[in-house]
Amino acid sequence: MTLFDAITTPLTRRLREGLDRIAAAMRADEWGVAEEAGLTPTQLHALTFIAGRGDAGLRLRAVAEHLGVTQPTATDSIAALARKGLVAKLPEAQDKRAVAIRVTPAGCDVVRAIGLAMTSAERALETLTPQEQQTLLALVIKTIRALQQAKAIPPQRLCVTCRHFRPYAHEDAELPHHCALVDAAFGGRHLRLDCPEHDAAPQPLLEEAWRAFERAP
Amino acid sequence: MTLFDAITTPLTRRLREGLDRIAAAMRADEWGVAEEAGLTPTQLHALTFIAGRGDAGLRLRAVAEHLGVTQPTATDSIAALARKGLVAKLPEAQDKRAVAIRVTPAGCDVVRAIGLAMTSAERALETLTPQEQQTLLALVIKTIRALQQAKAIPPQRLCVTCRHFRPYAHEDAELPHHCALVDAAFGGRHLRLDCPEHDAAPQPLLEEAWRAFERAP
DNA sequence: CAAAATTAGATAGGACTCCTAATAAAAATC
DNA sequence: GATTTTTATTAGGAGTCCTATCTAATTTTG
Repeated sequence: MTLFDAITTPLTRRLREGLDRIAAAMRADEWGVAEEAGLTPTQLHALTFIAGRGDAGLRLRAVAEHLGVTQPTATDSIAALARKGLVAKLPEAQDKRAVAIRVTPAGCDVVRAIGLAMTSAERALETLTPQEQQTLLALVIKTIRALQQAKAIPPQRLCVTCRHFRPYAHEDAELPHHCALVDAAFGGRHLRLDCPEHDAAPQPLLEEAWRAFERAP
Repeated sequence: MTLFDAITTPLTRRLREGLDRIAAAMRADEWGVAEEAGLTPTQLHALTFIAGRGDAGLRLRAVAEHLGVTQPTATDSIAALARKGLVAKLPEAQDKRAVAIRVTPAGCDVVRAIGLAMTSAERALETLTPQEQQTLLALVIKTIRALQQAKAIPPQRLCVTCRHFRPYAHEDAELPHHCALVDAAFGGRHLRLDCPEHDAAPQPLLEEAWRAFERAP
């Protein structure tokens, strides 16, 4: 126990505050990006989320959970997007209570246009070395997984929770992992946070893979 | 250039999205914490910021920049806090246009009560090993510094931009750094993001210290 | 020094966020 | 078949957050 252990706030507290500072910058960024498309940051988040999983049509509840807001708030935002013609709400055949929210062609255009924008957060992250970026990615993934396990956020489509993920299957230090779906090797810098092909691994398999991933060489 | 380099989105993009997911969890957290004090997340941020630098009294503009919002929005939030009796707006002697915003005793109580709350983000960060936490801290600091240099956020009171910071002044791998103000050694895990004693280093000195910090052993 | 430009903050107006509480309908459970 | 749960909407209200505009005080300039 050193002097500084006594006088500084806990490390996790400082980490949260630091992430908060970065988040503040990202939020300010988002106003700039969103406004070009005539949207608000919340609408932008909702729209990109819906576009990213557009195939099947999304439930309102899923959007609410992803945004981390209540259902009525999600109703508001989706209504705003629908008014602007960027998403459509179709009735679901199986469940007559539910709606299937899908992105419209106009919505797709907006998402594509926005996807190219480079935020100041990304520029800041580019100042890190490739090695540092990869390290940060691994730490972010671990944190997200912990949040997911604590049910603070809904399940994410992470490589590390996927049925097809084979951690450290190869000797190659550059590309140690393997994706059984595309049957190809990949590296830590390629790990995805939201893979369209994600297929949740069953619990026992998942835990085994996670342990293998954690005790990185 | 491997297969995965071609099919994954850029690493910085994924990093931003990952940080966004963590930020979403933190925002949801904040509603819980803030509501116990009868506040909103924005008011909570403003209040803790004001309390953290209460000595001199803050300008409205400083609050706006810290929150990453426009000045009228800050006026709104400060007015709400003033209505609740948690901050006070005093006229400034030197500049009759300006106000000095200070936290009241009641505001101090609220800040103290809130400071003890443990968010799910912090619990998630606790699942990282101490070494990982320290690594993450260093990466967060580098990112914040980059954001600061890009003027995406206002100057922060980081150890690494302080006049009293001596990076790697000691052989001890555990406590390599030195703070000339308290004249004591400290480690990477102690680096602060918002030190009350911060005194901005002049440009040339700052750059030299930063280079020394970056080429970590 | 006086006119012009800048700066600090407040105000007005409006869209949207975001909550809780209450409602309605469909689906699941017992 | 009668609850209970789930899905989504509506109503009401405080607050966020923007742009644009305004006033007053300070600083800069000619």
